[in-house]
Amino acid sequence: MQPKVKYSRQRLAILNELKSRCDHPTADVIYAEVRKTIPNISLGTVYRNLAFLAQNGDILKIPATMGSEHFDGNPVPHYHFKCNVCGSVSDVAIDLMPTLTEMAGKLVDGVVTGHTIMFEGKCGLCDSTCRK
Amino acid sequence: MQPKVKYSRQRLAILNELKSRCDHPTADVIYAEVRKTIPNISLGTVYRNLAFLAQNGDILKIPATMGSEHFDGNPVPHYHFKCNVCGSVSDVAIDLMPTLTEMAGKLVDGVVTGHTIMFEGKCGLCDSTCRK
DNA sequence: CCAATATTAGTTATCATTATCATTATATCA
DNA sequence: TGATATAATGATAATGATAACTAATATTGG
Repeated sequence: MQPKVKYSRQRLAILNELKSRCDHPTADVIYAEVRKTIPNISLGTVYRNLAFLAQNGDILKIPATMGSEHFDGNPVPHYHFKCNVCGSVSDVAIDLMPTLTEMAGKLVDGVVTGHTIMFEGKCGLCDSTCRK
Repeated sequence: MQPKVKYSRQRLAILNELKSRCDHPTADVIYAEVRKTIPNISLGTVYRNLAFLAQNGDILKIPATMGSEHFDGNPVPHYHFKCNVCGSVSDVAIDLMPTLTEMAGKLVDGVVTGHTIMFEGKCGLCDSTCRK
């Protein structure tokens, strides 16, 4: 039998923080934010819980194009856009989820269970703020 | 003016190794292989040259879903499939390259310059060899 | 062949993430 | 409600991939 889960203050704070925002922060952004209410929370605890919550289906771990991992409070798979300048990640409202996985399944030797799409470019903010 | 490029023995060996194989190895696989002909080549040299060659458009750097970066001797952008069991990466012959980027461009605030798709699942080899 | 300089080998540093472990908090049940 | 079993934490050390540094070497145009 699996170990009983205990919902600690810090686990709930991390989940809550992620659910309450619509961007897709990295572990240390979450860390900085949660620290405002639980000042002595450990960075390890943040990583541990983000991994746990993703495993548990409460949140989404967004495969990073480079650098660090990003997390999404919305656990339903969807596509993302990453700004190559500031590194921010946002949602893209296109849904080809079952279609593309199916298409690939017919072409690949093996079993295709899903896919991710990461769009890239320059976000609106970085595009307008083109100093230099 | 830009510095003149010198094509060293090790740079050519790395490029050649990547061009001659149809899988998509990581830096240390390349390192192990090139070491057979240039035994004292440095791992740093492999990383440096893979970055250089990708920048130069000779090869493709495949954004890793997790763990380490993979490289592709084919510099023309295309889609990939990653086995969650053995970690191998292979090609997927679907091409939605301009279409999807365009679609996203209409939905995102900013400029979308491209995208990557990573399919995931279990490759044919790992699927048949399903011991335990 | 020589000189100018790009590139290398070897090493150390960095960064994100995991593991370790003694201590603390949580949930269960008497 | 309060004792108890154990999951979770905080602090820190360890890991793994990649980048940076530097003196020595190899490459290329003249």
